[in-house]
Amino acid sequence: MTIYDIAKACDVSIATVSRVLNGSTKVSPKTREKVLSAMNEQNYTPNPFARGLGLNSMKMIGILCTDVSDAYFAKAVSLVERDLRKRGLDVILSCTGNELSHKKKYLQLLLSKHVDAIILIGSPFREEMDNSHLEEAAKKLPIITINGLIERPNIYSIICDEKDGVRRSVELLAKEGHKSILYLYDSLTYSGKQKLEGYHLAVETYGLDKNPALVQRIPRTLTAADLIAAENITQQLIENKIPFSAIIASEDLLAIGAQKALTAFGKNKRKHIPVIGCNNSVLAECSTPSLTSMDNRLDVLCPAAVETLTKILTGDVDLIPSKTIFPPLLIARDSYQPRKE
Amino acid sequence: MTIYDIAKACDVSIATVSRVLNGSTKVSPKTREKVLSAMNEQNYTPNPFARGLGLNSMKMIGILCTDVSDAYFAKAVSLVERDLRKRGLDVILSCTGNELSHKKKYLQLLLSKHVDAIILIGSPFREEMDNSHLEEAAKKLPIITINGLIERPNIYSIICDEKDGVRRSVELLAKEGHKSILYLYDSLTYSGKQKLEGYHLAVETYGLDKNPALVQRIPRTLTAADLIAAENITQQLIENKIPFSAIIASEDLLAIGAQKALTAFGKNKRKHIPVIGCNNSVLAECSTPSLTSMDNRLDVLCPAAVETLTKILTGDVDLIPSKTIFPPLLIARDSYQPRKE
DNA sequence: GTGAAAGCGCTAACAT
DNA sequence: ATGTTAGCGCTTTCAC
Repeated sequence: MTIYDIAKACDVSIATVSRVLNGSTKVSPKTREKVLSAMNEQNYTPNPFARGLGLNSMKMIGILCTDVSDAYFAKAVSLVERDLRKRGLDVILSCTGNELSHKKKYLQLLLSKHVDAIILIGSPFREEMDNSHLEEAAKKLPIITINGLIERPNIYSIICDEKDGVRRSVELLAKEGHKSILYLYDSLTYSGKQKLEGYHLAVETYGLDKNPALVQRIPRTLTAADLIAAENITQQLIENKIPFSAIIASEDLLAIGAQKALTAFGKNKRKHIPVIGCNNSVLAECSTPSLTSMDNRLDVLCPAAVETLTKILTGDVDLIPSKTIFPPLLIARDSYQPRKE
Repeated sequence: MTIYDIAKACDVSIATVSRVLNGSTKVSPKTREKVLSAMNEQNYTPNPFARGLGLNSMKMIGILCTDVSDAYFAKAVSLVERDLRKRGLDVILSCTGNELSHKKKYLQLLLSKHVDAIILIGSPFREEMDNSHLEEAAKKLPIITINGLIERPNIYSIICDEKDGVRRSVELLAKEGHKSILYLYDSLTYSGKQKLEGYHLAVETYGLDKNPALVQRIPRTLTAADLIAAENITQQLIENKIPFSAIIASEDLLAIGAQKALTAFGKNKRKHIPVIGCNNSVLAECSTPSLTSMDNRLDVLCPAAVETLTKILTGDVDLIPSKTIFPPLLIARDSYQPRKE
């Protein structure tokens, strides 16, 4: 079933069929109708390869992310995919893992597939890392980053102001009298750095305890091992009598681990130690007590990313914001209820 | 940069270039070398559309799943994607949601994109549901289902024997003296039915309590709401004095909800009520106490699915098993430790 | 408004 | 072992 068959059936040329296929106005309503119904009857679908050859596009967007099995990335992929599909764009998914060489390789692969654009999910690309491959790629097609910032031509960043989010969380705690706040984090991606800076900023502003033991890094594996690691570290800090009266973690998983340590020590019974996570994943709900968490608004970032992408693909690139920033949202649950003002 | 440029640069014909591109043996090592290095220098990549046009394939596999934001599906997608990519196959991801009309539509979309095969993840397609669209699609390309069973030509199912898994879990509990075992489930997909049957089977075998209140269905939303629902139902059962001494749930999320209810009532303190979940997701680790869970071996099913797919795509279809079944694995954690024999 | 025809970059059958 | 050439199904000038 090709354009030729339809043309023959309608007694018109393939050019005309192609025109109705592409919604050209230069077709009489009558012919259009005839062709359309023929297509319907024979239930014809245009060959995407042939189309791609001519247009050099298959209406496909490449999604690059470190690992969809991570709840956070999975949610983002899900939201982005849904919105892209609404606009008739398909999604090629490519999970790179954490190795830079893989990231480069998969980026090349995506480029060689002639995708129309690339969406980078999460902030797998650390600032200190070599981003030249992205810069290079951006010369060929637009790149959108979701919650990662790369300021280069033809790269558009949709981000959540997590720095301010963490800063405000610490602020809330500080205003309630907490002086020593434990901060657990996993990685120094763009997002990770922002959060850490937010913590430091508030510590500075409110003159909080600067004991270096209060800032703990837990190597990220994106598995339950991170939880255990956070639990162990928190346990050690308690055993070593490092004083702290509240905990903030850059990831729900870490926060939950910390909370487990608290629970194990019965600390949570004697004196309530607030715990705040980030990402507001399902995990937050699963923890006991349920975890207060900073939502970084994937539900807003992802549609915004697709929106921006659509504008780029269809419209005037000069009118597109290169950076779009949304505020985070603190979702209060049992592990910490901000005192009402 | 086309095959013509390379041909010119090497002073050979495009056919020769095409041959080295496709690894034909009928090229002298010398010419091959010349062409290869020219490709490298000019850093040429073949146009996938032109290639697709000729071969009617772009080496792309469609993945159909209800929702990647669900941890279980996400893990499967992740595992499948990785293995497919290893073999040079790309992945078009398509999330359908739960509406049948969407499933049909997205399946058609995938077909119209001329993917080489389709992998169905999870068992979103209920048995009682109309599967004719899949049957129809299978006439055009091979379909692999992961943890879903459809017995039709050109549809290959890779499944985990969850029925036996649940049966054995109930058996373990029965042998330890439990008579009334609460079973929480969410959906009646293929997988859901299998588990439920496993429960009933063991109840029958061991003459356990058949009180219908012990089998509770919680409408599935795949969100934290399911957890709350499970918690509420368990709470009600306790309040209504429905006797049960152990809980099994078809999903970790539900098990965790149930466990929360137990914890809230302090039941877990007085008398330890074993809780067993299914899927062995990260959630299991996050719960307190950590959740014993039946792992349905995505880590094995997914590679097996890709393996089967590869065989189909390259080899003799007659030698491919239409059904491949793996045993599940009970991962013991704090919520239930099977008594050693 | 419509048709004829020239590509798009590649594969594969057929020659040599 | 290598070259020639006819498609693959569509888009897009360019005529009419």
